[in-house]
Amino acid sequence: MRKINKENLINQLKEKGLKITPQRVAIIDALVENRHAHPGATLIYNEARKKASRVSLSTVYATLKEFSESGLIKQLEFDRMENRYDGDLSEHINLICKRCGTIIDYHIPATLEPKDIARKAGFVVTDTRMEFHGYCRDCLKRPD
Amino acid sequence: MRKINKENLINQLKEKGLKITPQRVAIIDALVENRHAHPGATLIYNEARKKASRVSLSTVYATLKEFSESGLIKQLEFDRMENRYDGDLSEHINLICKRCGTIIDYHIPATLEPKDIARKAGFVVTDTRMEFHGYCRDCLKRPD
DNA sequence: GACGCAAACTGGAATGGTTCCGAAATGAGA
DNA sequence: TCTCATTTCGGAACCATTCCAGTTTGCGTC
Repeated sequence: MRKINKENLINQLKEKGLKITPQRVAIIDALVENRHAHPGATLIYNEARKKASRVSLSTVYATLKEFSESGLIKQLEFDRMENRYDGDLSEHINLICKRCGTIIDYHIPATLEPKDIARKAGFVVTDTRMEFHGYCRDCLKRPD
Repeated sequence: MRKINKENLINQLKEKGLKITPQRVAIIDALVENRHAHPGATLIYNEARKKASRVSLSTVYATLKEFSESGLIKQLEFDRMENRYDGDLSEHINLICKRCGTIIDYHIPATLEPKDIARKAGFVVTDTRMEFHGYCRDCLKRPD
């Protein structure tokens, strides 16, 4: 079970010693409710405001950054679009429509060629992106 | 052979009916010479200026956009870093250092687990990104 | 329940990469 | 050489995101 849900996220905050604030809860609600839409900061901001409590955009950004750095959610980065957030931490491919920006999660049956799967999903692939982020050998040696 | 080289790129421009201008040639030179560094727009701008001819930053952006939309090079998009450009169009993983921004190309021996390779390269993976970009079923139906 | 403090929040200003725009220059086919 | 669509220019505009200084607040402790 790696999809976000509310209690789970809140427990993780506690474990990490992060405070449970109404703003964070509102943001979590927005994330959980829009999990299939891979929401961006603006959508989350608007949703969180509806949930009553006062939230500022700065807080939304700070919180999403905090959450993704803590590994609670995953940040998807783009060029001309806002960043989007993904609560599904399992290994999967994001099929991203260049025209409408829709993001479809596609889980990989280990044996199949990802490109074939995409083709079967009726999605025309024009560009693939495989990136592993982390720390290179040199930076690991270097203090701080 | 899928790594960029100068004549090849120039031929592709001709084939696509794009004009060969001194600015474009200077940009191509910069791309070819820095192919291992996965240069960003600013680096390319500075290199291209050294190559004598007048070039503006707008032109660099327009040209890189043109090239990546035409599939001559690949645009790597980031959140807080400039976009970077990759002349290697073959399927490979980009190992991206979170601290210094270095990007290492890692070609995938089909049978191995990408994560293991990364580990063997002395690169600590904290985040994986697999994305296929293209057009979703709905957008394919829709005119324009 | 009250206290104290580090953590979190605010909103407005600043940042910085990228795009846009109207005008001027130019490559390349006729 | 002529012509015109394409390309370039530079400066302004854009916009997602970050920063900052001051204020508020969650929560462990008494």
